[in-house]
Amino acid sequence: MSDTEGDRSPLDPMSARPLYAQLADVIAGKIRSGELAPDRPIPSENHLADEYGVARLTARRTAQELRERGLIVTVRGKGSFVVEQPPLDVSEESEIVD
Amino acid sequence: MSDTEGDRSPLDPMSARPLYAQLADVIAGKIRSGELAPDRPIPSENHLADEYGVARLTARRTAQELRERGLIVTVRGKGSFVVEQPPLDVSEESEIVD
Amino acid sequence: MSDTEGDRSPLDPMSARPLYAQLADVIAGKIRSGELAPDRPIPSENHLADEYGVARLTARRTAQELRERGLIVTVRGKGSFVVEQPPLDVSEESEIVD
Amino acid sequence: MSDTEGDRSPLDPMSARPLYAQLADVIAGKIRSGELAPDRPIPSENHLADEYGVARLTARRTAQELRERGLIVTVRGKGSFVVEQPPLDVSEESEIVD
DNA sequence: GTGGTCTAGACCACT
DNA sequence: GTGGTCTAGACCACG
Repeated sequence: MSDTEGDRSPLDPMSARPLYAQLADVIAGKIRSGELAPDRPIPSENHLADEYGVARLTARRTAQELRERGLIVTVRGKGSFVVEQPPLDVSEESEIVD
Repeated sequence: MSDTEGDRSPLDPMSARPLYAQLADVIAGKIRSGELAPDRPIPSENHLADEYGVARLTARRTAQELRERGLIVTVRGKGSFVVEQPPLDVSEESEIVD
Repeated sequence: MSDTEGDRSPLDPMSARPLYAQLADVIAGKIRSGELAPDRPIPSENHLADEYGVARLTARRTAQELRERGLIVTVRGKGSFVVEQPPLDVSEESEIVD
Repeated sequence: MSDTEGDRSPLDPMSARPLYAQLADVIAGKIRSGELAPDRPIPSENHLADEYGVARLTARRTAQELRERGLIVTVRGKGSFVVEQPPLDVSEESEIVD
């Protein structure tokens, strides 16, 4: 293939799937592939918004989606971090924002 | 009814032409006359519905009609915008929301 | 006290408790008191926003809060409805938006 | 002051007067001169930080200073606004966010 | 006419 | 410099 093609966004605004869900899929893929490693932060909400050309609220909604999937935990003022292992049970967590 | 009352709406509910098409004609006229300029937003669906006394769904159908005529493009969460130059042919358009 | 005092909103924008949580408390009180009965709709998001002088997004966040507390269920295009009885278990629900 | 260099910032980091107070003085001057009119918003915290080359927190502290001087009121999610008439006494104010 | 998604940008709390 | 809350207002999907 060429290295000059202009296709650069995995998000399709015309899709029936909401942008936040599409973006959550992208990040989830990077988590499962190991590109985003356990205990390491995912890009900040502002960074995601800039990088993928969405509003900050959409990036925030993406983080909410990933929390609900159990893939990240979010710490106020610090960031959102990849969880160690996809949890089977959430009865141990504490102080996780929602 | 009388023929002297102050009703001055350009829309005729009794016409065989659908209301959405009549309203699309009105907006199209304002676009071609320059009253609605290229790259500028047309009134919102709610605004059109209020201003012309039609249902929201009719205003929505009007926007769809104008998109199909190639006169506007619609951006989710932003509004509908007058295209730069009224196209002569619509057989080439793609990726316009519908 | 007098019967002429002008205090009319139970919400305090200066409080450290978020507006959406304060509003959720107000609605929850009306549910528990029976003012909002089981299987009956709570006021729409737009109505809540108008009545309590908050943005629609804040009213939406209130509904999310009430869903998380298990006090309402939300149906797209219909509204949000008071649940029959505060559930002890949520393993039976289906098609509840979030 | 000197003479020919292009540095034209009204703030002096070497001064014993805190930066936030210096910046508050600058904004207060614009309010009293009418450059910032009553009921109109002052520049956002981000804007002030960029324009005067200070940290976001310094801009925030500036706004707090101006609130304490009774020159602005701050509305969450909207901005900070110049008050109608600069008060001569601040011993009566209440319910101003801080 | 409801709730759902989205844009844009503000201030707030915390690290 | 992060995430959290909030305002304002747009279009979308559904009943």
